[in-house]
Amino acid sequence: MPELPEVESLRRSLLPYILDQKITKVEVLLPKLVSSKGTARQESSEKTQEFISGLENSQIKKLTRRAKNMIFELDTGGILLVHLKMTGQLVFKDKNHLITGGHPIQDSETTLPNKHSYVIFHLENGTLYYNDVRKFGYLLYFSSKIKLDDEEHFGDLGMEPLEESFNEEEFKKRLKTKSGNLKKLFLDQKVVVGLGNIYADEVCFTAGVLPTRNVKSLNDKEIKKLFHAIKIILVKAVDLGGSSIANYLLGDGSRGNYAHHHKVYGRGGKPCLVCGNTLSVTQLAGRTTVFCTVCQK
DNA sequence: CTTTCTGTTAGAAA
DNA sequence: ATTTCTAACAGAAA
Repeated sequence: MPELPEVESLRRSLLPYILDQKITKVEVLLPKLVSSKGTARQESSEKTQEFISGLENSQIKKLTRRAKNMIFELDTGGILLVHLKMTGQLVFKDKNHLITGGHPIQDSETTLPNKHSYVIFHLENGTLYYNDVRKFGYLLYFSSKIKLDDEEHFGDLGMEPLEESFNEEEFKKRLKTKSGNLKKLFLDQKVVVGLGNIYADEVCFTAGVLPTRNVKSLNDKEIKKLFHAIKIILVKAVDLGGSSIANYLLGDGSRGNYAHHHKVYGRGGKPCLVCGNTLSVTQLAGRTTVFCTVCQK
């Protein structure tokens, strides 16, 4: 499910519960998820063994994020990389608490593991479940950070919008090297990371720029508005714990609330909340895209 | 019942 | 080189 705000919210919510915990045992119930990323994955017993033995008996020292990837850094120098893709979920359960994140499923608060729990990490004080209804996600083990860099896993990724280094000049510079429509630019992660279908549309609306616009046609004022919209929207979404649905919970038991702030996502055909004009729907870069032809130019 | 849609992205096809 | 399409899969909605 997650775009940057959801992954970041999940990271923050898990942090206090898993930091400094030792992984005592790892169960892999769907081996292809730990073998590689991409389509047509084959399960590999070698990879599975490497994954399990690499992680067992190590301690989680850091939990960080790059784009929509979650990165567990271990005391051994090893790295666990998790990408939730569409429906991945990391849920931590201990005797007293249950923290869920990612794409929620009906009974995740009461029953764990459930039929979609495919990788299970037993920690000293609880259990971390990786659930994934559509099985698109992946969990990869690297024996070192060097190894992770070598494989160029994050090769083409663009700027991190929540970092200090995300500045207007650099954003403009990178954007100017691109062509094609704005929606595509936001979805492909090469200039700026973290936007998905929801936030791409929300950013375009807030900036007052049509997602159909060719990047080449944007003037400096529009680029500035887009830059600020990205920052404002992502910061606010993280503040509110992300946009998920149903029983998405944060570490303190509160719920992600940004979905109530969506102006265009999921509202095609309904009146624009600002001007009342009927919101348009089209396909762009293969994804449903919603916008207001009055508020966006 | 069938068909369509869905928060992602790698890799193939064009 | 660059852009678009499809596959990976399951389930909810229409």
